[in-house]
Amino acid sequence: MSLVDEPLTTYESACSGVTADTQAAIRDVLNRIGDKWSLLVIATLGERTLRFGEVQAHVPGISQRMLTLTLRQLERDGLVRREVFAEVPPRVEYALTPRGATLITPASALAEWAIGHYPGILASRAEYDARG
Amino acid sequence: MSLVDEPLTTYESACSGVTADTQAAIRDVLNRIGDKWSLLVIATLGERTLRFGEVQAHVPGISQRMLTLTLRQLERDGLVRREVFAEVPPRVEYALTPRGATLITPASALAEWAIGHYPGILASRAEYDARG
DNA sequence: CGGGATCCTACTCGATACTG
DNA sequence: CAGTATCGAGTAGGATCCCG
Repeated sequence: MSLVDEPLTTYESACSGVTADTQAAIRDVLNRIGDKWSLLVIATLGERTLRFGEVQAHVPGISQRMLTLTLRQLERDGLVRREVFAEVPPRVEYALTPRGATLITPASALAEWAIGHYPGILASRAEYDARG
Repeated sequence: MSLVDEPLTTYESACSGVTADTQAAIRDVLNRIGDKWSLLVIATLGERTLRFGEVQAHVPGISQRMLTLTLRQLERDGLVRREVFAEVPPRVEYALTPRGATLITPASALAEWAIGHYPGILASRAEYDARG
């Protein structure tokens, strides 16, 4: 699987033809889950259904505004389901949709990579900065 | 593997203790490869070593400035190796480091997810927007 | 050819205050 | 409780020009 659109040579072009649609899909999805909060919210809801305030409590540092915006985007993309209960005080529950749940696996793979390679990355940065 | 720091209950706390370091690692890495160009550059270099101009040719739309910045960041994190040849005209080659190569697998997994689920996501968006 | 230096725009995100 | 509205700072990214 190639993530890039343009082939390296005309020969390889015949083998790795990836359309512009593919590029758009990757970039679009990466823009969504690559933001500051989406992945953390998805991971939190991956454990179980939660109310708005509970999500906020388990994603340290997120503001009310950003949580609202993030949840709305995820709902719009069909990754999160929002259920409103007509009660007083109001109760709103958020859960991962089946599609949202399928994101957990590749996201966790990336997270594990990040955790595993982070010490080395920090070391590389220190060395790079030390050289000027 | 949990991506979140805060446990859902005190009981689960004992099981899923994830430190703040873990959060930092995930967010730091995601900030780097979640930007507009890094992943595309990595994918491009994943096929073979390339000169600066070649990378730019195979990542459609990237400006000279952004390619330079992106490559510098990746080099700083030890994901890309930069080799300068003392020639006229100057030649600079970029290649993935072993660490950078290990990123291909989880990144491709995420890319495949994006490609596979993108039609459904677009459909969800259309439906969401149609409802107002 | 492979950058560096500047300027500028757009957008993300946070803080705060208010509401049904 | 679960939002919405508004404002403002910071920053990612694009355009352009210049240099060894």
